[in-house]
Amino acid sequence: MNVIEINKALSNETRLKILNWLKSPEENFPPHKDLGHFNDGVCVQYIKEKTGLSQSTISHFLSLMQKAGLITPTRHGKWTYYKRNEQMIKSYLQYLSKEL
Amino acid sequence: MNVIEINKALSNETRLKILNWLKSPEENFPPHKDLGHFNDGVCVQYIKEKTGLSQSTISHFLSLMQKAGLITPTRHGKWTYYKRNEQMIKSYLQYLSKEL
DNA sequence: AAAACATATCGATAAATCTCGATTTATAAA
DNA sequence: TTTATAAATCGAGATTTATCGATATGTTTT
Repeated sequence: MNVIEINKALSNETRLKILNWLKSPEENFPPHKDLGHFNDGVCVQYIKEKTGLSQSTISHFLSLMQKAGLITPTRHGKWTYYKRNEQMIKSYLQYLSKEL
Repeated sequence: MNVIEINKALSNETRLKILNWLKSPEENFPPHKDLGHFNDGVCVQYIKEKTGLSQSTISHFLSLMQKAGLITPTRHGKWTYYKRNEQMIKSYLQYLSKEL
């Protein structure tokens, strides 16, 4: 776990929002047409639409968050779904509580 | 409390270290010649020496951390002492634990 | 009042981040 | 096998951050 990398990932309004939206996808995104669930998270397209930023920017943001370990991608056909990595988030919070 | 501002302040190795050193000044810094205690924290000079960075950079870093609310300055004569703002740090951790 | 010292601010350059549109890659549909 | 769609990567300009030396400000000592 790289705390600085995580803090950087969390130093942006949009990325914080994305992480928050992913806590309850059913409340924040329309249902996926192919899958009937959010088990693997939400596709890039929906996240892009909700933020209003460009596809490349969102892809980049998700990549940053993934490298920091905050989210995990799963590929289903041509879609990539991203979901929160609760284990990493928990470890991060525990670390901060101790070390900060 | 501005979470993004705080996260930015915590996105740098040196600044994280400073915040950590300030948890136990007696273990990390020499005693102040004028005061016999660390009640108001540590002077800029000592922090500068411990990091090896320039005076202006350290002053700038401390200013960033202060604006984020993480530390508090106290002036004693020509020295400025900085100490942790435990209340803000606690609020920040509580916020993260809930909202992240 | 002048000199010395600690800190803050200014100005500048290099590096990193933000954001976009264009292109490429991977997969699915026709 | 061509076409369409989703996502990733590339290249670039604008903005922000890192870092320094020089200068300014405030305080103390001489």
